[in-house]
Amino acid sequence: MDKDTPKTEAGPKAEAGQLRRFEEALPIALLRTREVVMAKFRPHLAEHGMTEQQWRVVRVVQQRPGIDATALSEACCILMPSLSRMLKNLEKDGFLTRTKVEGDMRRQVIALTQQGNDLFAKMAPQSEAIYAQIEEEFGKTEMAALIDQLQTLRRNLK
Amino acid sequence: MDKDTPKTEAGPKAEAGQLRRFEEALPIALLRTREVVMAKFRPHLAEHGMTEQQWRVVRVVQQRPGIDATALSEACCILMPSLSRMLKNLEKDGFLTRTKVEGDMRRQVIALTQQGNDLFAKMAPQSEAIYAQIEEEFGKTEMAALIDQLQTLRRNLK
DNA sequence: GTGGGATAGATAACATGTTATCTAAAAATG
DNA sequence: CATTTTTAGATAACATGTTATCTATCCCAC
Repeated sequence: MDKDTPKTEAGPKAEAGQLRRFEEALPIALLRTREVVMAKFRPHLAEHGMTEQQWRVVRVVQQRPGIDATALSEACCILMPSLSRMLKNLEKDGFLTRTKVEGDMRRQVIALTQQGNDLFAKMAPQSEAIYAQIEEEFGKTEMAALIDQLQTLRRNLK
Repeated sequence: MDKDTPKTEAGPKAEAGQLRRFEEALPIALLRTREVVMAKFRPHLAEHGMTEQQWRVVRVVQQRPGIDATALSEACCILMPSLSRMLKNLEKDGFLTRTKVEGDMRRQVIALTQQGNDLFAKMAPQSEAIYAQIEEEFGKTEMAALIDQLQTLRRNLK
């Protein structure tokens, strides 16, 4: 082992019999891409004291006020245990309300408060602007095609 | 029946001032797709008591024994604070070793133990099989194209 | 050499991810 | 109806994600 071997790894082609090169695997490609995209949004989110997941919840509730927790979980791609904690905190912080449903005492419906709507109104335009910039950098057509391919993959695997 | 989404033909811009339909946004598309893909691997991972992230680490260290923590972090897409904890546990459980580097006492190099290599040898074939099945279900060509597009997006945004 | 910055990694604190389990209420079944 | 099963949501326990900070070392200009 010579000292000071930089990151120069073995080379683009791995040994036979090994797993495909890690960087070429689909799961890591999805992860890395998401990371690069989200990095564009993070300063904006931090500026408003929102986590990425909290902003997802606010967006969906804004679009679908009265949604119940189960549907929200599915829509946001956040599992119920995480969502339960988040809703408790978002309610405590005054961004949304949870209301028991008459006729099914298990369910609760969720809606934004005035404060929640204000937050959305403040954040949404800038969020859109960032998204538009990403579209421009990557190409609107290519981006639409990519989203379409992702959806197709999901359909084929489900 | 599903809770369904409003089936208005209106499209993403049904209401002025709203964000694009949440389901059409790229970040959520990447998240959902990753979720569907990883679901295929989860039973296999659980069977061997590995988390998804632990398996990522084992794979990369197997491919690049002697890698240091910083490079491993970048290769696995796991931030250092998470990786520090994971390495401590993986070392405690006997899967890998951390060795101080002669000549730079800040760095440490990481390698699999016999137990770590055995684990890799046991898991790798099945992991490959699952990946091959996903490729078959989606189409090998389409999958390669998708990975390529993801990489292009990354390059364009970076 | 020495002080100041840069780098590798660890730790803290809090939020979320994941699996398993729990409770209560609704639905289905007999 | 009573029993069972299913469903909605909450909680527990542990792993990881994220940002900020800390320590120790290295590097470099002076």
